[in-house]
Amino acid sequence: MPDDARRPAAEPGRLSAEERFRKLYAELRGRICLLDYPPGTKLGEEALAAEFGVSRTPVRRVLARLSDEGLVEARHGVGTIVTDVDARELSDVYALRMELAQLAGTLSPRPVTAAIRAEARDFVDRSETLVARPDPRDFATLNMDFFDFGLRLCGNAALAETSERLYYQTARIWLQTIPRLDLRREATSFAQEIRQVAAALDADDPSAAALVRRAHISMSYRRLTTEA
Amino acid sequence: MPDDARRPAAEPGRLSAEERFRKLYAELRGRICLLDYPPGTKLGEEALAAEFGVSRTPVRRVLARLSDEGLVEARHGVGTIVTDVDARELSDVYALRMELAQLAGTLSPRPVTAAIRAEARDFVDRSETLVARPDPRDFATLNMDFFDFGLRLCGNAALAETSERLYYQTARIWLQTIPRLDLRREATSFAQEIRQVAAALDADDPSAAALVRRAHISMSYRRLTTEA
DNA sequence: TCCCGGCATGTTGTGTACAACCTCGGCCAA
DNA sequence: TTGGCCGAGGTTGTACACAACATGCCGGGA
Repeated sequence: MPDDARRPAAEPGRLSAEERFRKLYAELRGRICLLDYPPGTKLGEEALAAEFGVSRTPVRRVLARLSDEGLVEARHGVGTIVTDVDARELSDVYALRMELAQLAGTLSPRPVTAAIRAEARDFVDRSETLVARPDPRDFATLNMDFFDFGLRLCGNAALAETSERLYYQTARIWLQTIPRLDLRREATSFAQEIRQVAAALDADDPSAAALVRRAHISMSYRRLTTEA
Repeated sequence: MPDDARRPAAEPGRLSAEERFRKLYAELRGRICLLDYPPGTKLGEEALAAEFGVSRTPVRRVLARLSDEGLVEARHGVGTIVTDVDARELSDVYALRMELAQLAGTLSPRPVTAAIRAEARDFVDRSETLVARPDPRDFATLNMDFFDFGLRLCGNAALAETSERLYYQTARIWLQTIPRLDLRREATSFAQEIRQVAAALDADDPSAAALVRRAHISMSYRRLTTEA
C-alpha cells in the first residue's frame, strides 16, 4: 500500500477542524447575503449549535469572524444580530470596489487559459437562462458565482481577498432593493456585463474585462441609489 | 445628578468585553510587528492567558482574529505559530498598498484642519529626532504612528480598514531586513516623506500627500527587495 | 392613569475539563 | 548501527457550566 501511508486526516467522513470552520462560515455568510437571515435577525448561538450538531464553541468562532467582517454584531446579553448596511458604508465600499475591480486587470492578472474562456461561456449561458426567466434568488446566486470566477482571474492574492471581503460586506443590499427595481432590466444589464467580460477574455485582454466590471459596478450602484 | 444617570459601563476600572478584546489584540499585534515575537515563535494560549490574567477563551478569540489576518497560524496539537512573510505575499501586498495609498488622496479625503497640520508638524519633529539618533525600534514605532495618522486623513472607512489590515500584514519584514539596510539612509528618507506630507497638508492638498506616500512605499519596497 | 423599581428570562462572555492531535524521545528488533 | 514502533508530554479544538448583562413584564405607589 504505497499510497495511503501515514495519512490520519484522509478519511472522507471526518472533516478537520478547519474544514468544518470553512463549511459553517460559508453557510452562514451565504444565508446572510441571500437574506435567509435578513438584517435584524437574531442568530442564537445555541440554536445554530443545535442545528449543526456541535457545541457553541465552534459556532462562536464563526460568528466572531462574521463580526470582524461587519456582517453581524454581537451584543452581550442581547444576541448576535445581522447588521444592516447604511448608505454611508454602502457608498464607501462601492467606491473602493470600483477601484479594486479595475486594478484586478492591471495588477498581475492571470493568463487567460482555454478553460477560463470555456467557463466564461458557461456563465453567458447561465445569464441567458436567467434573462429568460428572471428570479431574484437565482440572480443573486449567479452574481456570487460570477464574482468568485472573477477572483480567480486575479493573480494578486491580497487584492483577491480584499475584493471578496468587500463584496460580501454589501452584497445583500442588492437583494433588499430588488423589489423596488426593474428585475428584467437588471438581468439584462448583468447578461451584458457577462457577455462583454467573456468577449474581453476571448480577446486575451483581462484589463478590458476589468474595466467592464468596473463600469457595471458603477452603473449598478447608480441604479441602486437613485431608484430606491 | 443629571450626568451619571443609568450608565452601568461607565466605571473606569472595569473594561467591557470589547474593550478588553481590543487591548489584547493591539498588544499582541504590536508584539508581532515589533518582532518581540519573531516569526516562528510559539504563542501558547495558556501562557498568554496567565500573563494577562484571563482564561484561554478570550485569548483564543484574539488569536483567531490574528489567524484570519494571517499574522499567526494555529496548528492543532502543535501550537499557534507567528507566520513568516514570503516574497510573493510581500510583493502582492505592497503592490496593492501603493494603489490604496494613492486612492486615499482621491477617494473622499477629509478636510485638512489646523489640528491635523499641527499633528503633522509634531511628526516632523519626531522624525528629526529619529534622524539625529537612529534606532530600529523607535523607527518602527514612529512608522506605525505616522501610518495611523495617515488613516485618519481618509474619509472612506472601507479604504482605511483595508489599508490598516494590509499594513500590519507585512509591517514586520522591515524590522527583519533593517540589519542588512543602511539605517541612517532609511531614517533620512522617512524624514523626507514626513516633511513632504506635512508640506502638502499645509498647502491643503491631500492628493499630493497621498502621492508622496505612494512614492515612498514604492521606494521602500525597492530598497527592501534589492538590497536584502 | 402614569411612572418606576425589581425580578424573571434569555442571551453572550468567561472559565474549565476533557478530547483530538502532534512531536519527540526511548526502546526494541533486524 | 539503524530503522521503526510506541508511549509520554504538551498543545489546540470542543463541550459544558456558570457569570455578566440586557430586556420586558409585572406590581406597587403617587
